[in-house]
Amino acid sequence: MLMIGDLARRTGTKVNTIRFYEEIGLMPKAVRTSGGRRIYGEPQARQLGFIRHARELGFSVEEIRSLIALSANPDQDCNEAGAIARRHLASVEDRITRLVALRDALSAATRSCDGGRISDCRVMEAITIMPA
Amino acid sequence: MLMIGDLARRTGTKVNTIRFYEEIGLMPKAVRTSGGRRIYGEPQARQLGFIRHARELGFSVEEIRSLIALSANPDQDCNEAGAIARRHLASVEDRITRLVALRDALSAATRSCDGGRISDCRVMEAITIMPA
DNA sequence: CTACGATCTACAGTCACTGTAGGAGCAAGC
DNA sequence: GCTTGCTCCTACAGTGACTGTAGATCGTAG
Repeated sequence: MLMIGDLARRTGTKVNTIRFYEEIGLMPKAVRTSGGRRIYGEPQARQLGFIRHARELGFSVEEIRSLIALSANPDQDCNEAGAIARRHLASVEDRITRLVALRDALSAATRSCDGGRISDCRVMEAITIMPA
Repeated sequence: MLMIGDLARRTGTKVNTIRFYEEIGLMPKAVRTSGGRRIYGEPQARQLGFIRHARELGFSVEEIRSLIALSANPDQDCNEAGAIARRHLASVEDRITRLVALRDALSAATRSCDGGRISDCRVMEAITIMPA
């Protein structure tokens, strides 16, 4: 169905990254053509899509691995998935708080810069006074 | 004033990381005691605090380097600082959007998990349907 | 003076990729 | 049939931003 390059384009992943995911076991070993080339289908495309989303959103490879394992036998403990989600929820909320503060500081800083006087430039200060 | 360990505790940085910042030139070469130990004062503590904030908020070392250089001669081009800020503003806003969506999905997932039926667990789906 | 913790240098290891070298598969055009 | 040119292959080195470890030295409290 899909060559590795097609899959890469479809999911916005580098070819090397897909091979890397196979190597570390995040993606299953791909079926090969007689010529030795990896071929993929829809299930693999969906799994890779999931991995990319999760990575972009700050999940570590180990967390993704456990989520995939969990979904492989969904009759198993739901609490484990819930625990993973809860652990992330707190840190996601913290990141949102700090990013909103940064956004406000950055937009204020760019506004004062646009206005023009050099002495009005508060970019450094805006960033420096960010909450921890 | 401050030994490297004190500075580390005050800024929530690892001792090795402070030495690393000195090595790559993010922090100035520290003044040493006769015994060869690094000593720091308030300006260094503030600079390290700035670096940590900026790192946590997703600025790369190179960007931080340019911001520090900028603040060293603040009579210089304000537009450059503004450009750095603006470049970040867009990506910060994008990250906020996606994280808010993730937060909602995660909290929905944990709620349905708490409720208890295993078949109700939607953690994988919640994450998978995240917007790119 | 000795024991102990903090610091020193130097370097190897980690995580999650990313890039490169050198070779092979394969469809299209001559 | 042969060449051109693209995609793919393996294998491995490099990146960014740290983090950890080994072995030596400093400095102070008991």
